[in-house]
Amino acid sequence: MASGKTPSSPRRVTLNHVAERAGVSRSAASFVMSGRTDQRLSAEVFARVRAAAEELGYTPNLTAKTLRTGRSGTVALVSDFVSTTSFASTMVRGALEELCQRDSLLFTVDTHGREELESRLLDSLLARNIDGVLYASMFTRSVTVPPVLKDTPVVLLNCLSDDGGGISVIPDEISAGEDAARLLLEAGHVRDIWFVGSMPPGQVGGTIWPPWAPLALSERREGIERALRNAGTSLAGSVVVEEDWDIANGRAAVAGLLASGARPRALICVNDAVAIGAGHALRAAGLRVPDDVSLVSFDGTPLAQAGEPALTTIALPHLEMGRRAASLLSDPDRTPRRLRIPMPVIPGGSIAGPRTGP
Amino acid sequence: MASGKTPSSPRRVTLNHVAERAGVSRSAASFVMSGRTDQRLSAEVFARVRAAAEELGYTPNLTAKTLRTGRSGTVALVSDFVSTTSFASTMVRGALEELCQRDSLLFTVDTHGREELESRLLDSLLARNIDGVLYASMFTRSVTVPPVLKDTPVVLLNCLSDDGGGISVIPDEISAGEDAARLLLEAGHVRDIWFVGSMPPGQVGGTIWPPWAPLALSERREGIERALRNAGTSLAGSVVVEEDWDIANGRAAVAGLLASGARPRALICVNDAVAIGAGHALRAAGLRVPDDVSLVSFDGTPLAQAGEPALTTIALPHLEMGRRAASLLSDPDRTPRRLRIPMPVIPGGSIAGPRTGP
DNA sequence: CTGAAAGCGCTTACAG
DNA sequence: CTGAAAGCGCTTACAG
Repeated sequence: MASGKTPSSPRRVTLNHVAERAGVSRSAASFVMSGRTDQRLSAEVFARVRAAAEELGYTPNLTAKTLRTGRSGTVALVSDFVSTTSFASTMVRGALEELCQRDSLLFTVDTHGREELESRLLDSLLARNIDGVLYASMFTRSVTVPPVLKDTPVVLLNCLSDDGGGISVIPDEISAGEDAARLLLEAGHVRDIWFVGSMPPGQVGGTIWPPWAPLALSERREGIERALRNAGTSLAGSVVVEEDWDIANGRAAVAGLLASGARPRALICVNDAVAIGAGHALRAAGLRVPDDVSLVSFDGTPLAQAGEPALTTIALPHLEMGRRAASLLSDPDRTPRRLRIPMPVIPGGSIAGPRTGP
Repeated sequence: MASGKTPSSPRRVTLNHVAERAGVSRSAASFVMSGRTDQRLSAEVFARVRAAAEELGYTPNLTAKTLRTGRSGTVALVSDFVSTTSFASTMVRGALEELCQRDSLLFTVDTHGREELESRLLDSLLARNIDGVLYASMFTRSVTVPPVLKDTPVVLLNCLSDDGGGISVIPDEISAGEDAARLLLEAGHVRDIWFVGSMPPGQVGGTIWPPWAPLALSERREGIERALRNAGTSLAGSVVVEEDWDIANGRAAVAGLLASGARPRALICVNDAVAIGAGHALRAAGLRVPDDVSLVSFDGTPLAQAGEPALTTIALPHLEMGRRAASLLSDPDRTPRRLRIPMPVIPGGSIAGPRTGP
């Protein structure tokens, strides 16, 4: 009662208040606040409006602006599991960095690969006038972009559209495969090089979502085989990893290989977890890394540092992918294309030359 | 020209269209669409409006609704690094699961601990009428909630407000510390139990953001020391880990301990990475885990599985924390309180009884 | 150079 | 039970 003028829920200050205070029309205030110089407003009006806005602590209501203009300054990352899984969350960081510079905000939703959920979330997002969609997948694969997005700018992040269209940002897995093979070749390996990570017969994906075939597998192998062929050699063989590419299954796969009597000199593992498991199996068999067997893997996860020695691994360029995808979202050029982002080699201590002798 | 009626940018269908088609007023259509039964509309009107909406494929414009009602059905996760760092991203998953059930969408922003960036992002979020904020930190610590949020529902996720107020959801680190000690006590350990992970003198945080003191360190130690005291014993000592709690520094710390002549029977490591490094140092010294030295750690990250044997670790309950925080955001009861979420033990093979003999 | 007016698509008292 | 009207806070032709 005493202090009087402080309402319990203080009305937000609007453009009306600013115009009133500055003694100009609402239009003039609007032009100043949105920085439009094409209206030939006097410098003095500019200054007055700016000052009034400052004094009143004006912040424009973006909901109103969105309703009027149809643009919200927001973007959605729609993915299967990206935003909530540690594996690929660095892509979110890249996207966020880029969007922050563009003053755009990011919605994140995970659909868990469920169509009805995806459809509901997309409706909800579209009803909020999002300006674009980053359609992402946790691992590189082919996807179907929902038709409801046909009038919205979309960039595919870590996936390819099954209709061959769209703008995609994916890792350059083929070159990564070549690099893996080249690292071994340069160390002097020619024979007894095995690949660890084939799918069991009849299986295309892992247990999380069996029908999703990872592009990484086919393309990494393609690169590996090409590089070996160019060097006049080839893989000694390929080891199946059951179920998922995790430590336990990697260990079992390599234990099986060794039990079969094979004597590998180098293993190219489909990912870091399998390579860690491979390391365990080798040690259990009395073999040392890299003296007896060299190891190289893919993904560049923190697991690679847990190996002893640290694994030489070829990293998924998640940060750069996220950045590029977000930046392409605001590119006016919408012609379908695929950007392959290079995968950097992260050197470890798991590669040495082949032992001479038996 | 032939097909005629398909405009290139098809106007979204609005409530007006629905009302017109159903032959009712806009109000009636609105009441039906928002499911308000308190207007005693006839069942027939309900059916007609529903049918019209269905036929036209009506989806309400939520921007308009937000402008009118002031509620947007969106929430923001504002954190230092949570949404883009693999370590704590599971909290996002928990929040998302809960929000999805409430038909709420999530904005994620990372402030990198920079105040001016946080302030800009918060303004941008508030200008979009977000309904609430999950104010989160990557690791458990004390924070200052920005005053600009005073009129917005806030839940602190993995942090505590330095003014003692607010609603917080944090891991129960003290009990976790007790559990770690108890696991060793139950295995028969009484003496030569060391803690690995103290801060160097004069340092309160890691290198990412030095002034941020992790609550985990003080509370885990508190729990450990209490449990040991209750069992009539105490730590043999505490080992400083330089810089960050990573594998390399953990290895160096334990190598130093062994070089000093200490003969630990059990190590309680401040996190999994340090424990992995500890394992390397032990092996290098010819000591076996768990036969010669038992290991227990905290966090429950995938790294724990990379150990050989797998580490027994006490996990951060990130998923549950995210869920609870999101659920508290819509709780009308805003009285300040702290929820301590239990940290589950993830059994590994790194604990055994103390060796008898010297 | 400025100002009155329409309209983005909703919700919600209010009068009938 | 229904309908005409106001208004949320902006932007933007358009007339002066």
